[in-house]
Amino acid sequence: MKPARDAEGSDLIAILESAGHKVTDPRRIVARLIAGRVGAFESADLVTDAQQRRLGVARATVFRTLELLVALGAVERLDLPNGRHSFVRCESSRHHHHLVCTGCGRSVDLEELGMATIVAEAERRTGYQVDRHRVELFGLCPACRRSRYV
Amino acid sequence: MKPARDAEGSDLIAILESAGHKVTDPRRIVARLIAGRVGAFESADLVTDAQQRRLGVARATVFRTLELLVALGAVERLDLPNGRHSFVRCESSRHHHHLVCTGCGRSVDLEELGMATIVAEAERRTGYQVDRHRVELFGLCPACRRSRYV
DNA sequence: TTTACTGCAAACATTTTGCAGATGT
DNA sequence: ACATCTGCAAAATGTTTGCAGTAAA
Repeated sequence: MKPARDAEGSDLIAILESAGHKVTDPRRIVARLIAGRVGAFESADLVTDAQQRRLGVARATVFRTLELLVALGAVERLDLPNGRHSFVRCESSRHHHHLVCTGCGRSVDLEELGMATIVAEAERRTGYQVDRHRVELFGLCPACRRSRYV
Repeated sequence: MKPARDAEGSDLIAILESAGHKVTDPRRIVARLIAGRVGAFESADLVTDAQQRRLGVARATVFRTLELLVALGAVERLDLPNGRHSFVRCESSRHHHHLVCTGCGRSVDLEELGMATIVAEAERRTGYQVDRHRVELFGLCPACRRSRYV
């Protein structure tokens, strides 16, 4: 069963906490900003969110918190087709990939896509030993398809 | 049959030329620098190559040439596991993916990996319409495996 | 001869860092 | 108390741009 959407970002905070990091107000704020975003976002989005809402969180803190969350696997850094990079909240901490809507940026996690077969085939063909892969899928989400968005 | 390695970069030049771009000395130099690289390289690599060898090619020209080659599909921009971006020469202009050695950076093109199945599965699960994907595989090439490199 | 290209330096965007002071545990 | 964290501003990166001159077609 899918957990209810956590608009407070308390799940992110829980992840930080259980990894032994301090729970501070700035981190709570950044977590809430991330939780309040739909889909993929850029670091600059969080920075301007914080500035516009006068939350008093410094740019450096946004970056530092993101870095931490990426290291903990709670957020993943990815690269959009337009060449910009962005971040997405990961619903799962297991290995997975993202499918990102090129219309609204909404992202879904995909687990167990069957990459093992593809990786094995790549190894067979090349003699390389593959130990890591990155898969990013892009397209329109159902809502954006309906509204013919983009 | 596989073409011999083109250390002059003349195949890149041919691509530029046939796309209607002018063939200039700076572009020839950049093409040669790319051809002289093994595997993935960063823009800064080419810039310092050019500077150290006193080739008189400006940083901007390196970037502009790379941009052009990426647009023509002769080079692809990709993102390494370490978070840096780099470029790789594409052997094929068809849709393909790269498998990059995390030891030496050497890269091979992989065509027809069977992503269609995975894409279809992702669409079925999510209702998204996938129209683009990015797959990057990382691991050790045979030579680096043998030398236990990295 | 016309348009595309180049070098240069400055501008720009993005991310990182050093450090003194604040804060969680 | 003590280590971690924060804001700030500066620095470091990485990439793009404006422009006057140059060269390819």
